[in-house]
Amino acid sequence: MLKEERFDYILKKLQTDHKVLHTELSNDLQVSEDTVRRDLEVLAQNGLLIKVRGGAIPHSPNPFAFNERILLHEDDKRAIANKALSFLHNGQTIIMDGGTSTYALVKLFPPDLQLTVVTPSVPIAMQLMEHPGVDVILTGGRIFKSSQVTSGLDTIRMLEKLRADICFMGVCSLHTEVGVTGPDMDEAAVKNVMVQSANKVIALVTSDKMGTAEPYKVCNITAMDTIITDEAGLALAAPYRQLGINVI
Amino acid sequence: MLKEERFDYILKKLQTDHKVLHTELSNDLQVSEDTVRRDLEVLAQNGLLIKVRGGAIPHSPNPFAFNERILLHEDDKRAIANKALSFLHNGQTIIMDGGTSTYALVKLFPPDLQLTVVTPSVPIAMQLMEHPGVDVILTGGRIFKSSQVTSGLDTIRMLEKLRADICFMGVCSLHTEVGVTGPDMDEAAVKNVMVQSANKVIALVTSDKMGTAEPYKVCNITAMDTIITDEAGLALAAPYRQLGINVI
DNA sequence: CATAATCTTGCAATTTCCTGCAAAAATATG
DNA sequence: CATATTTTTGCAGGAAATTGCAAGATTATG
Repeated sequence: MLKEERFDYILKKLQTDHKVLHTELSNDLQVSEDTVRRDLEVLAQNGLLIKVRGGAIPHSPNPFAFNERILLHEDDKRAIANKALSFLHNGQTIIMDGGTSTYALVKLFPPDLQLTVVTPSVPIAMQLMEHPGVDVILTGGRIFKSSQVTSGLDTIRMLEKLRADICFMGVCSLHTEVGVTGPDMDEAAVKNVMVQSANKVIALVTSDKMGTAEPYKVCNITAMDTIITDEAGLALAAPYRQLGINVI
Repeated sequence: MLKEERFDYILKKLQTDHKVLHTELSNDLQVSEDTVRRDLEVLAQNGLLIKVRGGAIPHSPNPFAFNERILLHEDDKRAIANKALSFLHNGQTIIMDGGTSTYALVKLFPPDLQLTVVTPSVPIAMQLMEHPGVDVILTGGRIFKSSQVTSGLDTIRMLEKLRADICFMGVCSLHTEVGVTGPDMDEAAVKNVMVQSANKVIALVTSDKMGTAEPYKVCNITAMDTIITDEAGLALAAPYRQLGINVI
């Protein structure tokens, strides 16, 4: 039995049953549960399913869908968001980029905070509508379903007119030489305008994104004033500090 | 039974019953009440429901009116939405105004429908993001928390550039002489532009709104091509028909 | 205020997960 | 063809998560 045959079987079963269990698969495929576990690991890394305790469930096309929001292990992100909170003060105007890290941040906004938040992210806008002290401005444009942000010329034009105190950027990839990069051209263009429209840019980034790069460039790494990450003590942070960037 | 399956079950039950009880869930899912309690705890932390003594209730995205209004006249709105569906065809560009009637309509979109929908409403955009065949364009601007729509100059400018096949308007008040009116100046201005940017205007309106008026004028009643209501047979509809408006 | 229901907390039993390791299989190399 | 290298697989243990239970605190209700 080839590994690929097992993959095939697992994905088919997932489609029909809407779940798979280690125990069942181990029995069906006549391999140990450890092998099943490793198979699911691979499939999960390729975004074909979601690992959960005891087995796996299908990957929903919507990253903010009910099931999945629960599964994003948000510990790191909550830690990052907590550090970011100290930068917020009443009366500021904030650009809040899309992404799960920034989403975690707005969820932690204290109830008495008074801000104006400009964002292209629909879930962030939705979340902040509940907050009595926050004025929400949504940038217009076509919605990217995968990341749930607006994008395009209209988005860019609204951001260009703006002068914000801080931009919180949910960065995709950081690299000391390549700079800030993302997987989509339009989104990268939008992020670029965000950086230019804010007095201070703070990147929220989990440590696994540091030192990586993607096809489309957002800006140079020196455009970042502060990088907030979960592993600021690592050697990983040193090169950024040498460039004069505050890494927390 | 995976934990995630329980989550799924709880959220589904919550959607249909508008409440869940520890005792019921414990029985349905064949786990102890403590486990149910812990499940509800997790779901509550992710903002998917509100824990209350004895069980949980759905999470209302904001303390203001929108989500409470969804439940108001639910049946009437679904009836109206069903009539509206017949106007939709693949390939059209639709302006979808905010409001609970239009929200009910997009919830009924058949899965194979192919449309471009332009809307100022955040909940409608959120809903349509899950629809594979619909391109969603969100108009930018400041968010009105009470009605969850964007408003202001940016919204108007994006709508002005547009030419849509149909505008579905969630009208606040209709009156044969005063015309279409609303309670807010900015929103009225936005609605006015919507009317001008569409070839055909269809008003979705519960019968209790007909013959009433509010402070700010949107447009003349003759700008409506069709009015869809729950009580089209009433004498209420006659004066509109005399003006050449199709009342269904 | 008394009673019953519900909630919180701590704990122990069970299951599942992760890590390192070694044997077996497959592949590459001389 | 023989040998070296890599990949895959199963196993053992300790770590971590899940679950149900019990005791005491809290809240609703007549």
